[in-house]
Order: sequence, then C-alpha cells, then structure tokens
Amino acid sequence: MGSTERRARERHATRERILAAARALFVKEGFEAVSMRKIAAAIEYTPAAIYTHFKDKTELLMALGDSDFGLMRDSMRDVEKIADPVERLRACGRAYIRFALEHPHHYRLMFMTSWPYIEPKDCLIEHGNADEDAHAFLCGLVRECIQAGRLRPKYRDAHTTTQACWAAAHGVVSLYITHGSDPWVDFKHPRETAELLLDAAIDGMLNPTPARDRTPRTRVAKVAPDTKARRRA
Amino acid sequence: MGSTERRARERHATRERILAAARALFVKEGFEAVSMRKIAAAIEYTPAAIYTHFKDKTELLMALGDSDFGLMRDSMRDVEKIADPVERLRACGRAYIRFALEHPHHYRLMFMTSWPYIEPKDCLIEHGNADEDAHAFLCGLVRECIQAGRLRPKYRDAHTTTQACWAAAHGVVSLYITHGSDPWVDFKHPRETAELLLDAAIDGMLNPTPARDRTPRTRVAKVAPDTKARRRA
DNA sequence: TCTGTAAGCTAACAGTGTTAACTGACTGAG
DNA sequence: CTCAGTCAGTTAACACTGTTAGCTTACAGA
Repeated sequence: MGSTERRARERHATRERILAAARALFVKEGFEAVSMRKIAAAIEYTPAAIYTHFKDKTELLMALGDSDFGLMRDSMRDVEKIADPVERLRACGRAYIRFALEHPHHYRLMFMTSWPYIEPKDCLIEHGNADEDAHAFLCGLVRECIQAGRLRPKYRDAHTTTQACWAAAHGVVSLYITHGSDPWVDFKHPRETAELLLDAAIDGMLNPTPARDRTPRTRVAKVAPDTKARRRA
Repeated sequence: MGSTERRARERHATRERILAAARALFVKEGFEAVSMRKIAAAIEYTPAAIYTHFKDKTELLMALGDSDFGLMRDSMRDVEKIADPVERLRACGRAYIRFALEHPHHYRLMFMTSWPYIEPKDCLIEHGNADEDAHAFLCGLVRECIQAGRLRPKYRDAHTTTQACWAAAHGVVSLYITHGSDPWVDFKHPRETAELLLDAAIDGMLNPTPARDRTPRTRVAKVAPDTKARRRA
C-alpha cells in the first residue's frame, strides 16, 4: 500500500542529501576536498552508506557534474535573442567563457575530467535537444551560420566546425584554469584572450562574399540531428 | 680528497635513478600509477628514501615534466626552416599538436596539471630564450608576423596573440585527451579539427592588404623580451 | 680515534576508496 | 499475530596512498 513508494521516496531523498553535501564541499573546497568520508560526515552517515546509493566515488561525482550541463545551457539563453547567426555564435562563445570563469570548479569537473560511460537514459538531458544540451545548441548555431551561407566551404561540416569553436573557447579557459596563477607566463585576462581568439577564428571562417541567404546545399541538409552530446542526471 | 665530490655525484646519480624509475612508470602506466612506493620498489629503495632527494611527490613530478619542455622545443626545430613567418606559425601549431598526440601523458603533465612555483634558477631552461623555451619561441614567431606587417592591428600585441594561438592548439588537444573516448561526442581526429581551427584563427588574424615588409612600429619594438616562460629541470 | 654529516631504513600516522558481514527496522504473507 | 524477507545503514576491516620522526650505518675530516 504505497509504503514501497514512501520508501523509494525516502531513498531518493537521502540520495539527494548525499549529492547536496558533496556539492557543498565541492564548490567550497574544490575537487580534491570531496572525500567519501567527508561527505558522509557532513550528513552524519557512515562512508559505507553512500555505497548503497552510488556504485563509486566516480559515479557520485559524475552525477554531480551531470546536472551542471543544464546550468550551462541555461546561462546561454540570452544569446538566442540575437538575430544575426554569426553574432549569435560569437555571443555563445562569450557566454561559454563567462560560465567557465564564474564556475571554475564546475567547469573543471565537466570538461577537464575524464568521464566514464553513462547510459543516455540515466541523464537528465535529452541528447541532441538543443534546448537542453549545450553542445547540440552550439552545433545548431554553427548549422545556422552554414545554412545562411556565411561560412567558407571548408567550414561547412557542422560537426568539425562545432568542435573547432568549442576547442577555441575551451583552450582559453582551461589554460587559464590550470596555469592562470603560474608566474612563468603572465596571462592576460582570459576574457581578453578569448575575445581575440574567437574573433580571429570566426572571422577566419566567414565567407568574404557577404550574406545573401541561400537554400542549404544537399550535403548540409543531410547532416543528421546531433545525437551525441552532453548529459545531465 | 674529492670524496665530497664523489658523494655529490652519487647523490645526483640516485636522484636520476629515481627520476628514471618514475618516468618509466609514468609513460607505461600513466599519471595515476606513479606512487612513491612503486617508484621506490622499482629501484629497490624504501619510500622514505625518495624524500631525501625530493621534498614532495609534486616536486618529483614537476622535475619529471620539467625536462619535457626541452623535448617539446626540440620537436619544433623543423619549423624554423620555413621562410614565410605566417607559414612558420602555422607549422608551429601543427608541430605542437603532433607532440601532444605523440606524448599524451607528457602533455597532460606539462599543460593539464597545475604547477607549483618553481624558481627560475632551478630550471634547465633559460626563460625567454627562444632556443630552449617553446613559449618564447612561439612568441618570437608571432612577433615576426607582426613585424612583417602581416597581422591586423588588433592582433599586434604579441603576448595576447601568442596566448590566443597557444589556446587554440591547446583547446583541441586537451579536449581530445580528456574527452576523446567519450561516446557522447563523436570526435573528429584532432589533427583535422586543429587544422581547421588554426587555419581559421590565423586567417582571421591576417592583414587583408598583402605583405610588404615595413619597419616595426614603436609600440611593437618596445615589447619586452619574453622573460616569463616555460621551464625545465 | 673520535665526531659530525647524511643517505637510507623502520615503523608509524593520518588519510584515502571500498567491501564483507552484520544489525535493526519495517513490510507483506500465512 | 507471527514469521520470513527486504534493505538502509553500521561496523570493522583491507589495501592502498603520501609523509615523517627517529634510528642505523657508513664514511670523511680533524
């Protein structure tokens, strides 16, 4: 009689408490501070208790990071308002940089840590849904630039170009996150470097002959919807 | 007597043996496999013995990675032969990518791990010496492009532009190293992505009005020699 | 011969992730 | 009402990790 449901609810609740404790430790003291024992202590449980909810420390950490992909996507809502596809792409890059600089710990977990395989069904995010999945969103922006005929021929493979754009933004912030306080290289503020690199890369991809919308080529239209993308739990 | 010299020599020798053992473990089994106990076992010492030669595990690891910066610089010797400065820059990017893909473990240690402060004098590399220091070398290439009048005005700050170029290359390889086997994004081969991004970025930086060598502007000429750069031990 | 130095060893500390075996509360069936 | 089963959570351990205080032992210089 619904008691099994209550138990399931309780189980889910403690799972959430574990995640909350882990997240609190994580944002306050960084990646290394998150130990099973500390998490357990924070919620007054035994370390072993966590293992009835998560297979691994890795699984816990990944469940943690997973939900941040939604946060990242949300931080890009504003760019959709921009009409010009190329400017939209540029703004997306800026939003990405901003997110990374505002949440360096999360960024580190999301993009600078190797993830194990996670089943698509175990994720909050629907892969390839540009409304939830930031990677699919970026890919969509690139595709719009292509369809508007704004990119040179060699940049008309949406996937590769998406990865190039991603890599440009990631390069700036990840370099800054790991080496920003390294006295050997005096880093400019990453926002400045990113601006420069994104401008250079995007300008370099642009068609010199100006816009004039044309119907997408067959090749472009055939690009499959982005089924491989980012996750959330 | 010179016996003190002999002792110093012996001390140095065991230090090198420790480093060699650590390196062997490192390249064979990766970063995580390098534990003080395993290193000690490999050279038939006690873990504690290592601490008479290195303050820390970190110091050991850094001493390890340090020598690789020279290796990296060496892998770029060929690009100096290229006459055109812009093509030289492009080739430098390619060499960087190649090095990273051929030595992913080293790359990870060198550029994807936070380094503690190391005294300049404790390094094999002379900072800012383009002949030893890869970062200074890159900076030199950028400066040559600037002095040849090949870059648009906004890219004429050598330091920031150097960082942008570095970030582009780093973005591609670091993304690939951490997420290359991630089934959620189907990565293109990084060489392809890198080619695309480097071309876009460099083309985007180029002056549309073609070359014709001009004497460097005052602003450019005043750029200080690159005193902050990469190390080696 | 005695003394100081210092490389290396022993043994331990405090921490880590993880697991087998147990406890105790609660559920549903007989 | 009782009995068996389920399962969240605990206990206590294992096998690791980096690191250090204190000892031993060899050796150089006076």
